[in-house]
Amino acid sequence: MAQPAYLRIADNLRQQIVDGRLAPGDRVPSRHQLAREHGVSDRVAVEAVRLLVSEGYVEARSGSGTYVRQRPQVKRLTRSWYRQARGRASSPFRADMEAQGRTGTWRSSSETTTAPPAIADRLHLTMGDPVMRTRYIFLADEQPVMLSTSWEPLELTRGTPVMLPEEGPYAGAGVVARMRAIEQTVTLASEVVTARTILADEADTLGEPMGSIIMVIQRTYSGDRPLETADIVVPVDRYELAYVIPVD
Amino acid sequence: MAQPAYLRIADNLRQQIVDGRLAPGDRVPSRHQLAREHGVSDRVAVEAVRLLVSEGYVEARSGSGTYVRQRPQVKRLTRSWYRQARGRASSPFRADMEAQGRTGTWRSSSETTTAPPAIADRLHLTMGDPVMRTRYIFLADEQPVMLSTSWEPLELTRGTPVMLPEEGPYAGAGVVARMRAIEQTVTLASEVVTARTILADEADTLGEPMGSIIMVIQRTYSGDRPLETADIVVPVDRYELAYVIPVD
DNA sequence: TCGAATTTGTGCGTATGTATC
DNA sequence: GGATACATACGCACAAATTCG
Repeated sequence: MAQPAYLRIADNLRQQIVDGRLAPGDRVPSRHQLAREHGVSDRVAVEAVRLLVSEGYVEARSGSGTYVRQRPQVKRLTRSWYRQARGRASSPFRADMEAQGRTGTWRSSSETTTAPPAIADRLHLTMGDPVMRTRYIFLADEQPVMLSTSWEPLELTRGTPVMLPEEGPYAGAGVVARMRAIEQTVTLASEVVTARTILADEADTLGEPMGSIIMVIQRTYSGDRPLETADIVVPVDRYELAYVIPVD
Repeated sequence: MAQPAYLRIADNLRQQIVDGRLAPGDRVPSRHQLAREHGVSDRVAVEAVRLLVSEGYVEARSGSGTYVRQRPQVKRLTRSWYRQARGRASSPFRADMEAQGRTGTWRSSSETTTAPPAIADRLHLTMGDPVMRTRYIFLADEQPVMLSTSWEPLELTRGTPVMLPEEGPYAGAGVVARMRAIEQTVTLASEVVTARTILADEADTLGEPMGSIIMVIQRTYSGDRPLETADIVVPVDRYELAYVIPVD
């Protein structure tokens, strides 16, 4: 037997998916059907389908069936700053979405808390210092596509109109504009990029399957000192990150 | 049974690994032992260990046993350009390694070929145009840590001393210096970052386990036109990418 | 050098649990 | 509530790699 049975079945299905005989959203034949069609046991069909799940071709919904995933087109997120003259767009995210002909919006909630060690380090604070933490869910055409958690030192913003990032006169204006409003000039954004598998709650809010890969951007805005830092969660099947670096 | 048995066993082992009761290099109990200890079947222990392997906690050596992996410390790759005055270091990679107190070297091999569609697009060529393709294996202290495949348009370099990137007077000098030698000025580096799971041959040369995650940097050096493009493969358990972006 | 024991990898037939429709 | 589908578990078998006497 040159090919194991479960690989043969997987190849068969993969072929049907890539050449369109099985379209996104279609239900893949159930294990019983697959097993009978190929004259093998249930267990072999399980392994075949498991392989396709791990490859991201299909998504298994318990009790319902296994469905062909539609791979969203990968869009580009421009991470450089002197990019577009931002025009009407009041935020980097909205500008990126406008460039793609989509409407970018977000939901957020803020609360005061204390800085965990990693965040204290990034903001040049001491662990336990008070910070404003804001969680964002970014939506493109109403669909959640990106997550972010932002931290700002309360010693900077307490008592000012920009203390709550998404309320008051500067709501939705972006970090740079808000900081300028309290006489802090942002001169630098540092972005540290890593990647990992998605967490359960992230998968849940983003509608991504478990096991999918996300990139994490640790972004820090600085002037004379770090002013804000954020962890931005970006699913790789939705976005790629574009950086432009001047040479010399 | 709230938790499936294989998850319970995996959690148990993972806990022992993170709190040090199982140290890097230690052998994890064999699946027979695990099955007996937890009162489950052989097959369940297999699934538990398979999960830990896919998470990168352990490494299974067929015929020998399953061992706790030591996670290399994550190092930072500085992707900005006006970073360090590069000093003696003749290349970005070597400079990064020197900054970490390690010696950076590489192996490479070049060959002429024709541009596949994606590469032609990045170099503003037509599919099938002749290009010089060079594959690199980057070593830190003799250990393979990074891969790269570079493409250059042969219409630019053919007949010049820099046609072969790693031979002749400009061997190892880096793309910017080599292009300057043929009167081409690099003014911009564009880097598009994505991530995916590692491929079998990549895992093999990098000594990474299958299933681990890598970032891919599609880097293009441009002047008046695209001069060189490369796919750089970076394992996330070894490196994070740092970009610095001027604001305003 | 050889072979036996151990260990992981893989394949598969079957049974039961549980979510969905 | 019943039928269907996926998830998990058990038991068995054998191949390949490794270890060690």
